[in-house]
Amino acid sequence: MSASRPTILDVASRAGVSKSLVSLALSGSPKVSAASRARIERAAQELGYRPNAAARSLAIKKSRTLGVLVLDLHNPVFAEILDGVQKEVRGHGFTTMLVSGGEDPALERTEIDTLQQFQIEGLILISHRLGEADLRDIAAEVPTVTVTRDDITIPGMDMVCNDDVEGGSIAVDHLVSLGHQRIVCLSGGDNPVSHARAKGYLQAMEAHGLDDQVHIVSGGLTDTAGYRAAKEALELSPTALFVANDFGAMGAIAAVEEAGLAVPGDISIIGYDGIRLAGLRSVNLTTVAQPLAELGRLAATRLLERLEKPTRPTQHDRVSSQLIVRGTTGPVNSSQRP
Amino acid sequence: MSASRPTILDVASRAGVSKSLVSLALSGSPKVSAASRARIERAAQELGYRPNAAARSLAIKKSRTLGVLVLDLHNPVFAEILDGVQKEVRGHGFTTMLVSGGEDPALERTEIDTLQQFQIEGLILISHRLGEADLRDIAAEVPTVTVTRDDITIPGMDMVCNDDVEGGSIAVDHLVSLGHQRIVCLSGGDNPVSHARAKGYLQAMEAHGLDDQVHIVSGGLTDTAGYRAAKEALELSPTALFVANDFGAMGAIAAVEEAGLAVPGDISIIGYDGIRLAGLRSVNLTTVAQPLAELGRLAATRLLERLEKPTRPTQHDRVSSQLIVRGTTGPVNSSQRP
DNA sequence: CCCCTTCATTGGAACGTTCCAATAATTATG
DNA sequence: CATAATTATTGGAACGTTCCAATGAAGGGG
Repeated sequence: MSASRPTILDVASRAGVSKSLVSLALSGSPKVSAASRARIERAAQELGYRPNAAARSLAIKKSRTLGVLVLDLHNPVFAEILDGVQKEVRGHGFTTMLVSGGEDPALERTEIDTLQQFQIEGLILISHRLGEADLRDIAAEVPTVTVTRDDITIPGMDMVCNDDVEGGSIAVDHLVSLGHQRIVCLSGGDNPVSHARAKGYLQAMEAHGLDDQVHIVSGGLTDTAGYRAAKEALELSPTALFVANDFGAMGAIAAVEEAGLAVPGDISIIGYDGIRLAGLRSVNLTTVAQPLAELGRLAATRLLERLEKPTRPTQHDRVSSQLIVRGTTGPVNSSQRP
Repeated sequence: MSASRPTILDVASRAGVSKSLVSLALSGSPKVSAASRARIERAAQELGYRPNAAARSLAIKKSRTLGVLVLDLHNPVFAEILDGVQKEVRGHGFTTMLVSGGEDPALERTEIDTLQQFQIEGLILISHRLGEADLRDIAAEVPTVTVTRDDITIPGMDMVCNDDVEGGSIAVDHLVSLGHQRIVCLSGGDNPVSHARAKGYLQAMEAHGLDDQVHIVSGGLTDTAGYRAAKEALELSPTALFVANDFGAMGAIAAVEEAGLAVPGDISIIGYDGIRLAGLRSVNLTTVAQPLAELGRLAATRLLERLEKPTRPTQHDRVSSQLIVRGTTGPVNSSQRP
């Protein structure tokens, strides 16, 4: 709370050198004599000098800052992807600015606008609700990579995604291997990710010759939505439920138990996402886990690559999910065998 | 990805006016003629002009940016506090920069350093692991308010806290009202918050004349820690457990059920924090809920106040928690009555 | 001992804003 | 109608940094 922060000039006069030399020394240039360097560093230290990022950014015409937008900070999926991003970016000399749009497209747009005012050099969208027009505008102004959505393709915009179709199939394969046939899919509602997972379900059911058992109940991504959808699904007396996200699966478990049925004794439940939460002892959910941190890491890598080489062709990565068997799936109850 | 972003000068020449007038017009000054304003706005629009925050910050010697540090983005407690902060800050013309230190003091320090390079005007620490020395340095440089920790008092640094001692007592009162006496406290380990909650437990136990029943088992803040601590606590054959945080309580539930005991039939469990998760149908945890968003809102308010009036006396808010009764607590099992 | 190279250091311009004092244009006042 | 008062507009300085071209100080070779 001193009168005013010390500037490079204050450091210079205290060390008895010019501002230019201070700038050189502080950026680690080899052409500064050891003696000067020592004096400068001591002066900076004593004054508590901290470079002004705004001035720097203005002078070099670069911000050394990456913007990151997450759909919703409450959803642990995004926190885990973010971890991967941060780990990768750190050490490349970039700072990240994180904003959240709270699932509101308009807010997302203004938050990105704010990021742009800070002259971000690149942008990572960890899931978003933006339309094609907005996306196109944004990508035209700043190198962008999207994580978790791949329905809108824009030239120059890289995408890093989980293979949700494959993941949906993995879930079904697991249930079928346990003897299940009456498998109902509780979809996460009307969004590209949920659609892809439902598609994987469909494909696998057909591949197993279970076309006649296909039932998709549309829900949402919250636990309440999962709860409601499960109630509805119970009418179909399934032996297993594939819920398109872990949160929803937790709601579904509650609905099943409330109906007096045991998980997995009477009904097996498998989720999707692989959030840490699902591994908690009291939850212990079998799930199709996305490699969340890896998704984030890869997105950061792609962005950094593009900053290096702006002309490299648009890249589209698709990583596989992995089945994690825990306590909510088990062999079909023999009395239920059709 | 155009050659270079348009500046205020580009807008000026396109509108046929001086840069100064553009600046005036864009900041909404009343002394610009309607005609000029219209031309300027149109030009800015057409060029896709976006002000450069760095240049602005440099010129006005203010960043209009607030820094926010959260302990850990994975912990929903912090996401919920953050919501409150964002809501309050938005509309006051400030931008927030969010960083996370991942529970590592050294990383926290460097992240705050980064924030300072951006010339943040104020700082909100949503829980942290910093020592008194660091805290003192930081608070001396930038107006700071801490949320969730009140063990270190520094002049000029405002604090917004939950009354953890009171909260601990609320938990015990609830259990006692259900007839419980053998109540074990699973503490969240060696941190100021957990200590305060344990203290509240102690005080309430004494107030109810249950001094001889006091047992505190030290654990941690994760579900695994809660699980282990609960295992240990079961040796004491309690009728109820007060777990110092919701995550831990979820682990404790698993341990109890694994031991073949029913919650709340045999053992009641109450948590602390009030994370949304605890309200999920499949968890349904009785808990002492902190008003998380309110905590965040209040912190932002205090910071904004201090920016207005830097000399106002240091403020120390302490807000009350509220009992939320759900499904994990119930009357003591009559066969267990001592 | 002088000139050339190398190394260390420096002043000044530039970056894109805001703000102030000064000017130009317009309107009101006597 | 001249002048004062008001309104609209402008150029220039400043903010704190980086970078470049230029300068100064040494050291080495002939």
